Amino acid sequence: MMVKKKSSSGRQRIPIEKIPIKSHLQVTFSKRRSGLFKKASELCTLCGVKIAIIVFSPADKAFSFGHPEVESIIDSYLSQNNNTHQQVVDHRDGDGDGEANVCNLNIQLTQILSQLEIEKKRGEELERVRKVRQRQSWWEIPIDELGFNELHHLMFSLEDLKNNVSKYAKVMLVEHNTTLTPHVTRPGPNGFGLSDDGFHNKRAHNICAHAHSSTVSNASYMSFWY
Amino acid sequence: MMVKKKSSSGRQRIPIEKIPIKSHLQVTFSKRRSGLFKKASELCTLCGVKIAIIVFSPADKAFSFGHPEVESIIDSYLSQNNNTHQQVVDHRDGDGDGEANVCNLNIQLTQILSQLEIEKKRGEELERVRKVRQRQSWWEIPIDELGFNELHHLMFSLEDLKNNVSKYAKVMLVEHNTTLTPHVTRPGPNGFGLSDDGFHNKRAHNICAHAHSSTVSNASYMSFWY
DNA sequence: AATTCTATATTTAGGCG
DNA sequence: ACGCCTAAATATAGAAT
Repeated sequence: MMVKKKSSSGRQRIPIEKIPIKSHLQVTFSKRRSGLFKKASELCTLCGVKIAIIVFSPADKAFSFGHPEVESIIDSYLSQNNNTHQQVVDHRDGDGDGEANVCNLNIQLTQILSQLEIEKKRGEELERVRKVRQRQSWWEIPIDELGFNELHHLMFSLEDLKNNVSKYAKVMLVEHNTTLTPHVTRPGPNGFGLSDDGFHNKRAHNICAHAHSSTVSNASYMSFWY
Repeated sequence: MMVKKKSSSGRQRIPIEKIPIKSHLQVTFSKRRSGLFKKASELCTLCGVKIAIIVFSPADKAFSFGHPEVESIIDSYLSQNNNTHQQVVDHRDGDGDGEANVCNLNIQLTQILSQLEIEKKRGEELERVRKVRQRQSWWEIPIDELGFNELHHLMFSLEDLKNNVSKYAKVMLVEHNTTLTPHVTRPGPNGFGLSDDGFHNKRAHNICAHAHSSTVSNASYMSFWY
């Protein structure tokens, strides 16, 4: 029986929590940021609506997407904000203006409820975790009851496992040494060394073209501030 | 043999151009807007970055997503944009514009949200524990009654184990590497644990799961202005 | 207008160059 | 970091509630 090794384990599920490994975080940030902008761009086109997005990178660089353009949308947003809630800007305590505070509280409440919605969905993760824990019991299945093919698979997988572990061990070792190096060349403006210089490359001003590819025909704007 | 009629033709591909049918457009807008916000939320959490999104609906209502808060992000953005003089806007106090209060309210909100989150998780956990326990677990079936599919699941599980070990190795590196990381997420109580393989033959769909572990306290805000 | 369900279309984690 | 690749995880069109 031919056991074909998968060329890729495929997309892995990752927990939605801060990514601990810096390099991974950087890659994920990059990929997902463009994914987010793409989704925004599609929404703009499909529904003919205005959207502005501002994202500050881990290194605190500002990336933005805007259709038609960020600033005009910000203006609209701020003015609508002020028009609808005439006194939203004034939240000072003890000014005796109960109206403004009530209004503000309502806004906050709306925000909380929306957030709650998201958290509720996240809560579904718990069920998965539980199932995972239960599934640990497969270890208890007696090895000697497995057939030849099954044992073969297990062996193969374990071999793979072993290789992967040692492979990671090596990579980790390298990364370890590198990371611990106190003074890296080019500390960068913020003195963060490594993490920072990754962002400073020649692509600073031509990303707009890159990011739009073929999906956006209207005028959307993306810009990166350094 | 029951030939089950497809209850749905499934997701159809649609051209990325303005949707002509108004009702469709409205539904799509609604779905995709929430999808966009969800993506943004994940990006915030995964990479610990700040994001603000403003969307004007077809009816010109403003929907916004902000982590930590739309206006502060807009301020940051605008100040970087216009910033030729290192002019840093101080939102704290003394200018009488009420920003300080917004800030404080948000801090309080953040705390409330954290509590809500914890409570919510706790509550849902309990309900799910009950639900999950009613289910018969496949691994309790005697090994000799397992068919190919079940054994296939074993393989998947093993692979998951492998991945978990790899992950564990990485986490260990981080732990070893950083004295600033006192609490490291470990795969599970018994060691590595197994990931959910999705149990493919059953309801693997609609598990819109978002892992979000213990620590949190990041507050994102969404608001809808009418 | 928002949600649910099902069957597909997309996105993206991880590995590499 | 960017681009490409694969396979698995998600998102979502269409229909119905």
